[in-house]
Amino acid sequence: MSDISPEERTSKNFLEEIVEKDLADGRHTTILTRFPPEPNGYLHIGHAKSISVNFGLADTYGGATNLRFDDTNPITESVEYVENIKRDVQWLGYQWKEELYASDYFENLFGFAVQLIRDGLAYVDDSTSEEIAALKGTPTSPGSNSPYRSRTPEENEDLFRKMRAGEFPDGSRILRAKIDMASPNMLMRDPVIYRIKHAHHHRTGDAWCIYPTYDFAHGQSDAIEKITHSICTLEFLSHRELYDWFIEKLGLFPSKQYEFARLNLSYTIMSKRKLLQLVNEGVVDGWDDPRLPTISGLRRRGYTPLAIRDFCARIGVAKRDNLIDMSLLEFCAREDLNKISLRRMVVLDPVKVVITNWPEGKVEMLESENNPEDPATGNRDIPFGGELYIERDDFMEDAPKKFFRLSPGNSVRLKSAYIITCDDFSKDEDGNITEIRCTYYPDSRSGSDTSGIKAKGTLHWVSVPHAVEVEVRQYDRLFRVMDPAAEEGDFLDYINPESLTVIEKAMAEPALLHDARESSAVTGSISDGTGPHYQFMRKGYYFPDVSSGPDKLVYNQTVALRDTWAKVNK
RNA sequence: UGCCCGGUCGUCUAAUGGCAGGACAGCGGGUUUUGGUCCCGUAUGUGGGGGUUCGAAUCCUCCCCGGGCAACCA
Repeated sequence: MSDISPEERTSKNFLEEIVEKDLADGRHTTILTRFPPEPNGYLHIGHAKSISVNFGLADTYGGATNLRFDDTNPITESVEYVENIKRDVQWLGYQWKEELYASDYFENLFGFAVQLIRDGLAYVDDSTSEEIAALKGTPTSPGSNSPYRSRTPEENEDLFRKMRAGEFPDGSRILRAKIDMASPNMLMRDPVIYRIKHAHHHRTGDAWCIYPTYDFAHGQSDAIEKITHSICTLEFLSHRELYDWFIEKLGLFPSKQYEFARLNLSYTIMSKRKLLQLVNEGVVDGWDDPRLPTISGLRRRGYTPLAIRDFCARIGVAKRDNLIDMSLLEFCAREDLNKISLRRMVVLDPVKVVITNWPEGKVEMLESENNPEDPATGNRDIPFGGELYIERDDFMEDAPKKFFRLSPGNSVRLKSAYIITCDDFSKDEDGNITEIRCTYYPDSRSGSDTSGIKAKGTLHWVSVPHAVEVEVRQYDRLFRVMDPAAEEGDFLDYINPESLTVIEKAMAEPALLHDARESSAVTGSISDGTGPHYQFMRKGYYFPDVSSGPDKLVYNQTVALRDTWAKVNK
């Protein structure tokens, strides 16, 4: 499986250079990476970058990647998250070598802690968290030693075993590594490595009431698995010193940690805490709300795994902070969707056109391509008649020269049908157009046009008596500002109130209903997340929502088509 | 104002002492029965000063700017 990098990549990122050097030097003969999510939320596009980096690296150099859940904090973690994370990784198209859990190593980790205690490198501290914080110092001033720091190894081991046995309440004691309270690196100032939490764990149940911290679990888990390259994001950089310290003092396999800059995307947020807040407070519809940058949200919205992987390949991997333009993600979506989506005509904001010279009651079936980018998808039939819907903004009473759609006296091509000329129209008392009257040219039929008439514009349309009412959900950016996380105050104040617009009655060509019936007959559901992806012509790419069914068709706008007219118009 | 990391087109990302290149976004044009796709063209960048060198985005130095670090979160 080679990844979808559209431009021939001739240069390597810094991680690839490190791996190549390690392979060349004989430091490793093969590489093993890991993707280590904490099951306390859903995966987002930032995780997709991490997944792409870890699995991609292993793939490039013939190694493998473990999926390891970093489940050391039972309070916030759950099986639901585990299951959805696995689903998302698989959906993206990656296959892990082993499915593992930090909690698989709780017994090993306990042993490592005892080893440190016996070596005089860890001690039980009875201080309160406030006292510990006070003695920790600050980044600009050193800390000082805890009064419990000089306990004997015997006393420490006894107390630690009693901690495990459940003899002490939460928060009453902790186990700390004995390193250096004056270290310029705050993490080296006797970090907490075990804490008491009488909490039920989603995998180990009630077997434990003490749990290792991230720092004490992660590196050792890497070492146990013999991970060669442990890749994480920049905020863990200062943890590396500690990571190495534990591995050295415990004499374990020398896994090495490397850090890259996490993904930031414009007009959205990537913090799991904030995403959880949006979900819990009902600002959005759930973790898979199509406005969210979660993998499940993107999937529901109609993004494809290919588009997301292409995006990850294009953004690169480096160590500087970044804020990627959302338009790049949208570009990747369009690029894939253009190739695979079925073209259909849907009028989102209908206005009626009457063709005055059309034979009364006549219905003609016209053929149109399913996808001009892929002739193998064949054609479909579309009914045409004397009453049609067109898009309201495809008509202008007083049109400027550059407007090559419909206006009085002007002609347009109806896609895959006839050329029509607008003769007349009616308005209501508020000035809204209520009906447009046109004549058509019988010899201008698509594919056999002998009329010689040239129409500048082509419009999409739907026959009134055959129109299928569908619901269409249009999306805009979730936030009004480029970088919500960087703004002052509550990030909720920057939510875009118009991020979702529901069009309850859009008018669709009947093929959409036929597709839905066919697909539901096959899978039992028209939206099992595998498609079909549509292009509603001249509008955008759309994907059936999970709530869609043959009785009520609902479509999410994945991304709009590029619209150069909208730009000119501004 | 301590330690650590980082600063290349608007946004990302290459160039590893030898012509600053690519992508997205932008702009201009061509093709088109989707104002889509496709094709062609075009503008824009090495944070600043000093130094080393025949030659510096790259090495040294000072400064400036951004980020991280004081959870019993990960």
